[in-house]
Amino acid sequence: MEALPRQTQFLPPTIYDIAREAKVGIGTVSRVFNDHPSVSKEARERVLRVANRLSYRPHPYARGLARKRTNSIMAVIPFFTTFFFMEILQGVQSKLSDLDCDLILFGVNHPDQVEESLRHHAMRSRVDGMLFFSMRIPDSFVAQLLHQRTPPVLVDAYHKQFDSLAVDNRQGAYVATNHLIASGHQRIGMLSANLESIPARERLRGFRTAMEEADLPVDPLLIKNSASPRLDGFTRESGHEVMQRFIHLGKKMPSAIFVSSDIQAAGALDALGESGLKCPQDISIVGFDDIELASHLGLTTMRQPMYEMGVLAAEVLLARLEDPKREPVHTMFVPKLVVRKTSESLDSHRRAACETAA
Amino acid sequence: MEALPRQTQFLPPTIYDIAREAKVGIGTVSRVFNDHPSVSKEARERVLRVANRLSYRPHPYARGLARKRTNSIMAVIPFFTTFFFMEILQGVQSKLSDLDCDLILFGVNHPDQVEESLRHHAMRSRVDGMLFFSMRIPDSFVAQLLHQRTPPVLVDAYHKQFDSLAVDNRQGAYVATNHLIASGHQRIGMLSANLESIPARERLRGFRTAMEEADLPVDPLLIKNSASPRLDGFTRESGHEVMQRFIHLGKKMPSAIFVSSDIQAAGALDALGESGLKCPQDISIVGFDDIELASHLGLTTMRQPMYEMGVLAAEVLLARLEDPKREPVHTMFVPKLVVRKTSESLDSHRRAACETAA
DNA sequence: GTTTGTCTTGGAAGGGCTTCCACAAAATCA
DNA sequence: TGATTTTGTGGAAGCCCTTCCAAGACAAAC
Repeated sequence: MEALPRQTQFLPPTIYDIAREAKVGIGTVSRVFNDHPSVSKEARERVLRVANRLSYRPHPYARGLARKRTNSIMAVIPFFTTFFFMEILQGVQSKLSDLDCDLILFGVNHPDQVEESLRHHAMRSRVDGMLFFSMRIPDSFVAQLLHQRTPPVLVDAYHKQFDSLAVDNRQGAYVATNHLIASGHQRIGMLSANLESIPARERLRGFRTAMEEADLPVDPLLIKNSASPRLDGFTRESGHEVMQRFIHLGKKMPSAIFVSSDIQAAGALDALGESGLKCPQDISIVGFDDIELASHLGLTTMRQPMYEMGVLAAEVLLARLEDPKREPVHTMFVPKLVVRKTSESLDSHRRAACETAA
Repeated sequence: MEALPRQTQFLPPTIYDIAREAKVGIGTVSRVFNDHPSVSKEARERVLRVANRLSYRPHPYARGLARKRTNSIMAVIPFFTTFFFMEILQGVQSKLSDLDCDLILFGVNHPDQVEESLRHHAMRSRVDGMLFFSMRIPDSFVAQLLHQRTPPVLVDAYHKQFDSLAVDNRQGAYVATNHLIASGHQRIGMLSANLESIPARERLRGFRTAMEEADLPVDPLLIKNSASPRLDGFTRESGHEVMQRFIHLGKKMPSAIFVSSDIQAAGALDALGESGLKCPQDISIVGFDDIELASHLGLTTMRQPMYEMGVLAAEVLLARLEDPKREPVHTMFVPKLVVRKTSESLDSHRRAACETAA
């Protein structure tokens, strides 16, 4: 009979509706939607036609339940920062969406919330895998993460037991410094963040290596770092403050400075402006990160391949899901030099003056 | 007997495991986890104790399937922009997470993908509701959106049939312009984006109203707009180009300009710098949006309450889910003036000069 | 003509939860 | 005390899929 409407409210068709209309069994419908080979051409077409007419789509949750996977992954991201993550996320999402996989966003403002996210989502196959951004994984979670079937991938962080992606800070700093050397600078300083931070230390090491390889002196006076605990000194204020200390050097000021991050470089440029100094006329600056602001400031910097990192992060995670017991994979990206005006080559008389000073 | 381990691989406990261990029925366990009133204190405690010991958590997908709702909402967001959305998302996520609801991110780079997102997710209760960011809903989708049980909320956009949140562009422009007037400016110009864009038009209207109310002349020469189709002229390049046209006015240049967006204002400042003009000494600038760059540039601007918008967006969506047939709710936020150095008050002699010029 | 395969096919049995309904026990009332 | 309500409880049915197994259809091989 089926005379009554199924419901006042519209209800999406189920696999049974399709099977009935197409005069096949539910198994066949399911096979069609899972690209299973053994379905006859006629059956497949009939099913597809009906499914299309009723605009049927498999219910993702029912699927997840039956298949024991969810086709979605979670990104745990510290919200306080912006461009860097946004761009990585873009890469992640683009890859995931190719693979018909959902991206669940979990923003944390406080490390404690990481635990919450784990408990909340991962424990119970709400997601298949997780991406942790710029987050140090507390030891207490390591065991938990290893136990559950929801593998993590660390982005911009490292732990030897988990897949990770990061940028080669040392190499980046090396390239940045060499750029200044190649531009003819000899008295080169470094404005560093808090050396508690591993990236800060690595960048300093890269700087040192480049200087040593070029047989340039590494004057301790020309290496200044922030002691600020806030964001490990990766702030505009700290850049401003440290640059003022460089400015106090007066004539002993370096002719170029490698700054350990763009945001600090922004503060440094502020300080220069306040002192009436011009960049690059009076001093060259190279930053690190290539945040959005960098292009607006015309700041030469080391660009992290964020989008690509996002894509790869998704790929690594999916590969891990395929083969849960393979060895952790650690990938290093090498940042690329982006030359802008804060490091424009010195004109000859300036260079001469510079050499005299050195 | 139950001597064999359930599985080599660890399997999360189910409601049946809890029921068995706690010596109650599955119904009771379910009731405990859904805060159903009629459960005795003893039963509740017993269940909770066992659940805790086995670290049981209800399976979200099974729940979704049985309850016919997913406890997750999807945000469709144009990825090309950054700070604005990031901050709104933060508000959304904070609210959702209070309510134990997931945020699924769907980034689109092209309007066509909106359709994909609809087809893909919404049709089949993968999500309960959707948030569309800064996106004009094509008419062809309206019917579809109205039909399905997955209501949309428009953020930074408007359609009379759907809930929406937006910023009052006209009022914001009005406030911005009044700020310049109150600072003593009389020859005030406006640098506008492409007037095809509704926000651009609204901002122009707000400007006009403020000028008229202050009995200041609205000199057509001092209203210049971009004709660029790209992003409706809301670009740095367009700001640069239009500002050059202002600069060509020479002495007839206004003493202050309200620019219809921060990004254009950034371009405008570039142009000023290239011409050797200083801001605010030579001219005051007020932007609109308060993008991250604004604070770096010291740009006075109108700040959109992004985080708050995000929170409200989530609230509106959840309210709509509660009551699907209530009338659409449209909320207007009024942006707040953020005074920075590009509009610092003129010192007296400068103001005098200005009045002479007018 | 019988036997062995190879394709297809239908549908039962899950997957883990919520929601009912029926019923027992305890509390209230007459 | 018995009759009625209230409270708490167990578990079947259902949510919509996937996956498997048994079996039918047909072709090729004996």
